[in-house]
Amino acid sequence: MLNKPNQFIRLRKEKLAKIKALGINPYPVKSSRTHYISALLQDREEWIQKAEEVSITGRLTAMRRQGKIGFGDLEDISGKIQLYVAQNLIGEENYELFKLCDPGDFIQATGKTFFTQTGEYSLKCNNIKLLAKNIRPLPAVKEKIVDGKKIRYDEFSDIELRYRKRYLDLLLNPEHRKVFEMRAKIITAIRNFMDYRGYVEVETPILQPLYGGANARPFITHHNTLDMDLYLRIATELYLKRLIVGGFEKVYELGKDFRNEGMDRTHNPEFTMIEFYEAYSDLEGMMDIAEELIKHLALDVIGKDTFFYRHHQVCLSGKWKRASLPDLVSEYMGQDVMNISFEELSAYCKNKGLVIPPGSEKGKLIALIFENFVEETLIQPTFVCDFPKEISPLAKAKPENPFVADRFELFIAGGEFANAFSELNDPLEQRARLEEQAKLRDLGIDEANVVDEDFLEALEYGMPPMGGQGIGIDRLVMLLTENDSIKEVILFPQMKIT
RNA sequence: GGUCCAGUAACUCAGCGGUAGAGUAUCUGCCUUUUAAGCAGAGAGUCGUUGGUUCGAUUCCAACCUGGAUCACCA
Repeated sequence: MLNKPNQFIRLRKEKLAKIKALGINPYPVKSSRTHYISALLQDREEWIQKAEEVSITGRLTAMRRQGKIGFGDLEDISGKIQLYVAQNLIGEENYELFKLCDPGDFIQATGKTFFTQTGEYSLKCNNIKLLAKNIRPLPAVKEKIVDGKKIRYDEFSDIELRYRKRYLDLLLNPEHRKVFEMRAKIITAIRNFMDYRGYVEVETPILQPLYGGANARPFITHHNTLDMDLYLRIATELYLKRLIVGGFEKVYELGKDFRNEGMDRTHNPEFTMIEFYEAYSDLEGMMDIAEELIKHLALDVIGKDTFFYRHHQVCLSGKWKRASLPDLVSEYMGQDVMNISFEELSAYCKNKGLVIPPGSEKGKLIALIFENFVEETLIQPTFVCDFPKEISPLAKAKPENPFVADRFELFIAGGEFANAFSELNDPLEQRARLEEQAKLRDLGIDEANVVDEDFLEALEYGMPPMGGQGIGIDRLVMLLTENDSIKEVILFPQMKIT
């Protein structure tokens, strides 16, 4: 009531002052740990027999004091163990310090392990050292184990708070920390997979004078010294292709892209993507890599092949299906889409309530029908080939059917997981395609590609035939960790300022 | 952007026209093998924000803010 910000912080600051008055530095430089807690938890009988004195460090997560003894739970990255602290063992002065400790403090405990009367394996402390005082109490979460199952009380579960104060979420909800540990393992495994295949990992500019490689609106920023606007990249594609022109044959980049668009369960303004390009490879090669990589991540990193994702049971084992986009759309419509006129198709779309963007031709309409009605039916992994060339400005046309591009997207659980094509390396054709895109921009399609003269010039020097592919990492992690919201797999998702 | 739901103590929630409650957490006291420790006592809230209706609003109404779900848009 008196002192803002709140009573708790005020009280803890008072404790802090008392600790200082005892001549103790609440934030010392030195700490020493002889063992991780997990090490003590193995071969418990042996530890007790050895009676070796150990020092462990970590955060105090609970305290149960009773007079001249007390118990505490100490947790480090590896595990948690109970501390037994008795005044007659650690001495009066040291016990005074213990009384001034709170859950949330970092401490170093020294002693030997033993079993308490109730059979709890614990550290019998002969010394406690404060490593860092907490002055803002952590939310009080308690847990109890019943029949081997952990019941948590007053779980820190407010979704908004979990995202805004992610450190608390990680601290108080171990299963959420686990998601990010899995994410790290997945990303490491992807790098190993690519490196093993002879790909070179590269880093290309995030700040770009022009953006390209995808259909999206960019973020714009400004460089003061150069006095020029720059764009945050929406894709790495055009720079990676320049590297293939430059003589690299296999490159990949795994990093953030930025798209200035709506946010929802599957879109965050900054997200992680891997793109890779391989000279002399083709669509077959790209499908093999996608299938092999994702199966590897599922089986070898996660350890299973079946996932429950977005209300669907998805099995990644077995040879993945392949389908042709026009065939799927024809099947959906009940008539051969290749033999329908633009006018008929247009009427069909309007009848279905689809909004037809200006400048659309037949390919765009077919894609619209696919996106709105067919995608969601592709639950088990499916490579969808033959995307209309019209919506694939950076992909080669298929020789036997120039209406479509030599391109596929991979769909799982109704969502897109990969996008790959035979990269267009005809500089004149590429120029013509980008100029088509420029016309769309003039019609108000903000997401259309811009003409990148430097990229076109690079192509004029010659680029080998190749396969290229992009895989969204966040969505892959969502699938593999069975999370339906992208915010659950991004540590600090974008939130409005409050 | 549309629609629906939510916002009350540090956490999890109840209440709903008469200016607030519980459990946990916190503080004080007792307690040398506890473990969601226990027992006794205490403190703690601009009831998301701003207006309106009313004698009186946390409660009803409106707008706004933040988040979630969903649709639209969008890779």
